[in-house]
Amino acid sequence: MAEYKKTLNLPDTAFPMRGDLARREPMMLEDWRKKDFYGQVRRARLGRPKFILHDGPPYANGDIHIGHAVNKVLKDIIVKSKSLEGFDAPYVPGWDCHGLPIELMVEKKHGKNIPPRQFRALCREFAKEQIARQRKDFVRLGVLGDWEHPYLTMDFSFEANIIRTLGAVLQNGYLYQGQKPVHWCISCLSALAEAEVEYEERVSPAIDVLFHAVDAKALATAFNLQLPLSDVHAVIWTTTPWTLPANEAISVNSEFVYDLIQTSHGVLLLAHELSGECLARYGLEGHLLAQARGKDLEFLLFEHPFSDRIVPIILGDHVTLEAGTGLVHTAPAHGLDDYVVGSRYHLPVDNPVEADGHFRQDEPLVGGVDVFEANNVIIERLKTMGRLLCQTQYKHSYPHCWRHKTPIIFRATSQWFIGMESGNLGTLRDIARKAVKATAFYPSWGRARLEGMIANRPDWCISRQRNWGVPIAFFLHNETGVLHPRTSELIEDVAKLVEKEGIDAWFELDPVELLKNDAEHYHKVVDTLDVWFDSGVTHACVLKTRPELAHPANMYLEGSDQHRGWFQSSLLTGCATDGYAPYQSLLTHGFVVDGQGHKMSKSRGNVIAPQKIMDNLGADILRLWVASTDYAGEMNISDEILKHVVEAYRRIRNTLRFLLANIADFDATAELPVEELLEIDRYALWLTAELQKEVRQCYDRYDFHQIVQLLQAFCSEDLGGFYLDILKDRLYTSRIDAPARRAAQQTLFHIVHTLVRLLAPILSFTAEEVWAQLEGSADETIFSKYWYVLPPDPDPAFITRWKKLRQLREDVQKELERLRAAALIGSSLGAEVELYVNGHEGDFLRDMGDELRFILLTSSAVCFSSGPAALKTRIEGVCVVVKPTLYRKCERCWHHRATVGRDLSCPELCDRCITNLFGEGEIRRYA
RNA sequence: GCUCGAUUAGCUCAAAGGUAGAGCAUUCGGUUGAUAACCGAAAGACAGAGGAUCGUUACCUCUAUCGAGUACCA
Repeated sequence: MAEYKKTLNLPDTAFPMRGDLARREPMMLEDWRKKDFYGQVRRARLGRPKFILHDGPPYANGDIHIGHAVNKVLKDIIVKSKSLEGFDAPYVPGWDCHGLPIELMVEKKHGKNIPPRQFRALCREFAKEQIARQRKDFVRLGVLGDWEHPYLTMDFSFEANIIRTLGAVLQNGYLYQGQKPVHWCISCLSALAEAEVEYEERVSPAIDVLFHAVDAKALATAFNLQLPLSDVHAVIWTTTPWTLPANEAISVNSEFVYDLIQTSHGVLLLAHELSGECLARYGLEGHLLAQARGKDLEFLLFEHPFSDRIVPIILGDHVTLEAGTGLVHTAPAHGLDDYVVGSRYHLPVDNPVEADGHFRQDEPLVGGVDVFEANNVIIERLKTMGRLLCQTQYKHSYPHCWRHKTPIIFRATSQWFIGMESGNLGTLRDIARKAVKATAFYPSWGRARLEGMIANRPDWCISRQRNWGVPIAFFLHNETGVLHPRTSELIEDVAKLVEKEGIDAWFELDPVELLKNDAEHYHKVVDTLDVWFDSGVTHACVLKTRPELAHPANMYLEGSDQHRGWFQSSLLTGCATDGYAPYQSLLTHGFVVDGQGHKMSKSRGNVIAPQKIMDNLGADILRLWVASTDYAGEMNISDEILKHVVEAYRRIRNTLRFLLANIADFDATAELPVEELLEIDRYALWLTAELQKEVRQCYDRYDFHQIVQLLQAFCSEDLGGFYLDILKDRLYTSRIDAPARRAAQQTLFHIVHTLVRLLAPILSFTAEEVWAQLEGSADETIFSKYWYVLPPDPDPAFITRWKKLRQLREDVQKELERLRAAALIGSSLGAEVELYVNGHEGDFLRDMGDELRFILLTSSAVCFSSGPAALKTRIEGVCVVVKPTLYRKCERCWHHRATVGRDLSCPELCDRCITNLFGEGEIRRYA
């Protein structure tokens, strides 16, 4: 009995069922590296149209987390799909190397008080180590790129080009030095850019403070009162008592109505709209004495509550009725609004707070005290002076340093800014707005987000008071502070030096070297650049300098946080140097959260490390998860989700294995023309072509999770549940060289070649593994190939017919299941099918004759023109009856046939098997 | 605070103004010639309330939950 199994053409392949990815992927990577797969693709695409996805540099600190993995995998999927599409899509990864976080790490490791030069050397060393670690993990993900030649923002040439680009920004009139309040971190001891600020809830002391009116007469006039009042106080409300020492004015809104209200605490000046609320807060009764418009109060004078200073009322639109008293304490050194309104009135911008957040020693009352400590000191003083009307706790969101997580302050210092409202090419804001309009966004809401940010953002403070950064390499006049007249030449001189020796060249430079006799009148700027400037000019330092790349890039792709970060810094520097954005499209992805949608955090214990996924399940599983998740929103990951991904992977892998195993003996050199294929083969190819069409469209739209769905459905429904299921009989039982079998193999060959390409950008390891099987060697990467070209589609009527056949198959399967439940049959081959065909809808069924049984996977399927009442099928006029077979089972093909036993020399076989074994072999047309 | 967005089976995702689909997971069954595989079947969902509509999960409003963005929050 069992010997007939040996006469079958059973599948055979070295392609293992289980991927064993975690163990084998690293070996494959090593092989790819040796064979220079990246270089192969470059050579294969030489001269093709370019698609440049420009890599945003991750910060060179810490091991990569799942967010990095998502980012790099998405980039890799795009680069690879573009490559298969025929583009030359080089991928040059990069790293962001300067900046405070690395300084902090080095300080932690080596202590403070290291000489600057040595300190910078240590920073460079540290960054190098971090890059090596991160690179290893990125490579492990299967990301194809020029990992041997990444760009580093600390490369000497890069540093030099940063300085040159800064020069271009200056040249175009977008750079200025100014004394104005900026976000200041007292832990960093440095100014911060918008991108380095994050808002967190904080409880601050909120106080209502009295400012005594100085000139009762003027006040009376303003309020149109006959008699001057005594004991009048303007009431301001603030949540930052420590800014009171720098108070220079009280702002009111010119349009609001202000009340004078008699209370037991004297006469209070409050905005009418807020007065009731305020009195309630103070627990006071009052009656209205007079009213005036804000604009009538301008220049009225009041006493500072504890300093020896008289301050005016000024008008400002920033005064609102949302909170407080409608009178706003104004300290130009500690708030941007205050600064703006203050400069209109030429108020001084005296900042009494030092870099470390302590008041200057000579400041009365709070000299040497930390600002947040000073709150209490000031409140006590106000109390003793009777100027504190009310004190509460106020919970609000407050800016914090994104590195230190500590509250930051506004502090006026001399800094360098990129101005939004100036410039030789037009205002930067306008140019940037136009650039955003010209950019494509995936998903589309990115546009509104970036637009909004550009419309509202303040000037960009690009100077930092740090060591590990690219210098703002300017010479300023000692007395006037004006830039050296030959600045643009000098910048080039400096850049040349930096190109040779790195940024140290500037810090160690003796001005005489470049300025000669001028040197005694000029000094070097020692501020460094915001690291966001570094990464923001990669378009100038990378895209424009590497011959294989191009400018502008086709795409920048980063997490959605980079609207505020890299997308914006690149946009602004691009606009300030070239007048347009360095990218044509932006793609953003969301953050990774756990199964419940919670943020990942060590304290919650829900962190999933990419390294762990790769070590346990393999990079292809991680890649498949990335691809199958909609990146537009948050991306959920958990062990359960990964388990499902593994299942999905198995399905795809096994399908590939089955395809490979059945074409093991197929000679592909002479392609069989479509006409020699059977009908079902052509239908299967049509399904494959449809799949390819849809998948390519999805790649084109960057809609990857759809692709995974499509591939999975194809493997399960079209192949596993239909075509392959039916095909087994033909592949196994035909003569090994039968035309019908070769037709099947030719079809499988087409399918596997299509499929392996379609999934290669996602399941790169698996695809290369399949590719090596197909090619017989692993010397060439699949990514040097193009999408597979399939034979032309059959006509629509043909397709319709086969769709109906599939429905019929489903209907019959339901009926089979009924017999099975009644224990009348086991396998479907234990059943016979009778079809009753009325009308013409089912004519084609008659034509198929005996081959119908192969489609239905039953031992026989016969058409009759009329017969007993039977179950309707979804084909008009076609009914079906399924019954158990009465015949013996052929031991070879398992069909139950009347012919089994007729040939006495082979009593266990049917006629079909006999001819397939010893005769001409059967002929098939349909299935 | 303000502005957006989301909410479809256990999970990941679809679709459509008129019987809501798929894959995986689950249960049951078949098969033992893809076998740590394969095939079939079953069961399973429109967050809640109100409204417009002949009718909707789909449009509108509100509520809930989640998320994101943003702020000159004095």
